[in-house]
Amino acid sequence: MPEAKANKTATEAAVEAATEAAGGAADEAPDPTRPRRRRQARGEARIAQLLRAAADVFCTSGYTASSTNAIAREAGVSPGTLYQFFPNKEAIAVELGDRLLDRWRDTYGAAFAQSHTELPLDRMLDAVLDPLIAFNCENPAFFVLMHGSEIPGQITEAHDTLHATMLTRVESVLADYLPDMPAPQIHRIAEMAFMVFKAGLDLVMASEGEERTAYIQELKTVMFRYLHPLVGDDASCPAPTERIDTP
Amino acid sequence: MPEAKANKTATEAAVEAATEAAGGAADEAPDPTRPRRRRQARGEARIAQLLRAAADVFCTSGYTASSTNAIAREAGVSPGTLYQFFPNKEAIAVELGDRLLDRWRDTYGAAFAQSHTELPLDRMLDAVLDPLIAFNCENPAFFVLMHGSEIPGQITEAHDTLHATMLTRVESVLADYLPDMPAPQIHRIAEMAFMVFKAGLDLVMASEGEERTAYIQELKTVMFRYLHPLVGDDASCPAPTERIDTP
DNA sequence: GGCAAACACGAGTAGTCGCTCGCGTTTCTC
DNA sequence: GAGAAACGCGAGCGACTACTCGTGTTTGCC
Repeated sequence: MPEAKANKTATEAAVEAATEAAGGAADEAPDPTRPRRRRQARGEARIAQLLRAAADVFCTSGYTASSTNAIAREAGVSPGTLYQFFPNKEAIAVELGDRLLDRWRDTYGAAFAQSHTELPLDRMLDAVLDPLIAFNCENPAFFVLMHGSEIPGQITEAHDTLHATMLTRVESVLADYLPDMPAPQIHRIAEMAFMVFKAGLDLVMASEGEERTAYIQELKTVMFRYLHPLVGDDASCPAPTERIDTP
Repeated sequence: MPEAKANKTATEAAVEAATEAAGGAADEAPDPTRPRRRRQARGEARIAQLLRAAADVFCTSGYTASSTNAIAREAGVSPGTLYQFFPNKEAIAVELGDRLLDRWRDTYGAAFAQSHTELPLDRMLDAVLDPLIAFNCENPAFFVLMHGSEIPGQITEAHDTLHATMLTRVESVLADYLPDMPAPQIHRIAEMAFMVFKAGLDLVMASEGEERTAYIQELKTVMFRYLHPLVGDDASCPAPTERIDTP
């Protein structure tokens, strides 16, 4: 027990059970003293079902306002069944967050990998932003869990780590373009670009169809105009005026 | 009773009591059948005290996670005393929101009034944004109540109205500059500028001292670069490159 | 087939929250 | 000074929450 948390009885059990629920890589170091049986396929299906239900409920009500009973009801099972697979409410959010986070890391990893090749800024924004926007539109629960202010500590931690990782990535790209700029200012620019993206994403996710497309374009325009003066006046980058009129 | 809400018993009483708590303009149409006595100075002081406490607690915990008992404790009174002045928890947030909203309207009214004179864009941004930023820094509860996702219906309503009003204002300014641009696109630009401001404000409010100053500058830079291509290439507006290096 | 463990249920438990109520104190009005 | 109303208290109520437990069913393994 690395940390000494006094009174929370659930937390310890939560971690191992949630890890087990993940079912993935950490498979088994089968303790011979207790040769436990394997989770059945039915159980995995229930977990997926509960996680889908939780994503729905979290999206419509937020984390704190979502009751475990409501999640169970949405999944069509009893509260007892829910607690067969998750030790507590937080573990549900953590497991859901972890799974989404894994897929998110793949998404943005691929997006940023492309940007290494020296594309003009507008093409680079397309290459980077489009997959990230698509992911968030397909997984609205990700946005809720990552940017909600009412989220349990464990997810907040994971989000902070992720945020720092992505920020570092953006900072190093910026530092490539701007070797003379002091680090704190690069940090601020990266942070601001990030916040602007999130703000625009909010607008994108709140709209649909053609309007959504228009907001995506508008978000790219903001990012383009913000970053264009920073990445130099290469001929590879069109002048900002090209983006003024009808997109 | 203009609306017919069926089962919420508290709502009706809430409105009149909260209005009375406001104590302000709607003073009295003294029903002769029930010549009620006036609120004492002590009571007004308690209300202010409770509202200050509520602002504190809402800021640190958010609305839903703040218990009325916690607010009463923070104010140093008993729960019963709290309910002497507010019919329910929502009414506390509504009253607090209303008072902040009044002051906010003054603030942004004054800010936008100045902008009517045709300043260069960077000066106009200073004139408009500085007071708005200052207000939010001095009243963090305003940000929490207006942009929180877990807020009761009555405040959300008020916020939506405010949002629409400010948006219209921004749209009309933009329409002055861009008479040829279709209305839906002007709407999107205004909405995006608004969201960018909110995002930057988040960053500003999370920092302090010199860092805050730097983020304020960075926020203005984003807004400037976003809007500059839109307001024409007047000599009154400096080229965007002027803002690249050390601010 | 039989046994043990995973799965499933849902009424029930402890705790918290918004809010009330009875009663005592202070202040205003006459 | 007397009556009324505003003010103040805090134990406690009902509703709701996260979570449990005893019991019964399904499944995998020998």
